[in-house]
Amino acid sequence: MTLFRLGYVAMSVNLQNASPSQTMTYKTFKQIRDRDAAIRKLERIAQSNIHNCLRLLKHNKAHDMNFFRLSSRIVPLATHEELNGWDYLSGIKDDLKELGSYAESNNMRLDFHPDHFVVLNSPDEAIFKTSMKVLKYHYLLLHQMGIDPMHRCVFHLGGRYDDKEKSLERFIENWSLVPKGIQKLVMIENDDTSYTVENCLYICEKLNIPLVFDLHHHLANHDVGDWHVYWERIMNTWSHSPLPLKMHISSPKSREDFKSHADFVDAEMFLDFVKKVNGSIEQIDCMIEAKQKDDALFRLVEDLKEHPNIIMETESSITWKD
DNA sequence: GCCCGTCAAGGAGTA
DNA sequence: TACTCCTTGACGGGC
Repeated sequence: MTLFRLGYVAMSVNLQNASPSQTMTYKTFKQIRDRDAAIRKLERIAQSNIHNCLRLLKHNKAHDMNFFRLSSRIVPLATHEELNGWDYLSGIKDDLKELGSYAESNNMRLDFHPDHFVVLNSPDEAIFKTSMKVLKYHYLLLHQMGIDPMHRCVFHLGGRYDDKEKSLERFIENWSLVPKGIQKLVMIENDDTSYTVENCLYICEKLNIPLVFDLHHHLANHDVGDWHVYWERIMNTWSHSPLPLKMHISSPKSREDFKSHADFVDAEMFLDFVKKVNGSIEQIDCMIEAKQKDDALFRLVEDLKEHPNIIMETESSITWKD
């Protein structure tokens, strides 16, 4: 029997004034004449974001949600080249420690999804270096939180550059330039335009990286439509991970706008997945990527409860009974 | 207080 | 080659 644990992304539609991603753009930063004052403002924003992350975790705990993606925008402008030399951690160490301790003591799984500007297979050295900087930022946040950085950042393989095969090989070449500590962070996800599950498996199996299977992306972009033919291989990419297999669940907004995320998740689609993989592995952590964030999770749970084969193990985890 | 343009990034897609 | 769009939540100017 497989335990399916549900989680959601970055922010809650239920908590008021709890944004974990307040920001200041570089344009605004530049307009503040006193640079020290501007940096102090950035630090106050970062502290507020971390404080709101903690509020979110407490909200999650109240609903048995132990799986959560943190916003990558906790510290605004942390990786901006004009702020090189700014020790952005110094003012937030205690806040990060408190956040990490809360997560650890409540046995919560936290991770990140840096945005699509992390491009490891870029032929442009400057873009590769910026990508490293962004990953290092995530590494340092986790380190300060006291969380083992192993398999905590998921992102895509990168650009196609008019030649997918060459670009896949360039990912492998560039991987050797990634510091070992940063390599440990990485999980790879199939995307909806360029790299399919098959492409990702090629890389993940070669470089020993866990594959985060995104069902919605697979439906939009695949080599073989039936994802189940890949399932054994997907599971195997997780065999050396200290964490349970993770995947992404979302539904298309509409037939016309297929790639966009809908407000909620189609329970039938999810149930079909559950039925197919049940028993294949001990636990699967399913990240709900829907516009209505935690409300989408709550609604999915309500829909699942109706099903005769579903057993609610907690308020946000289920098993399937034949 | 609401509306909507702007911000920030790299790549894909289109003309 | 040059442009728009994609994505995201928040900012901030205009009314």
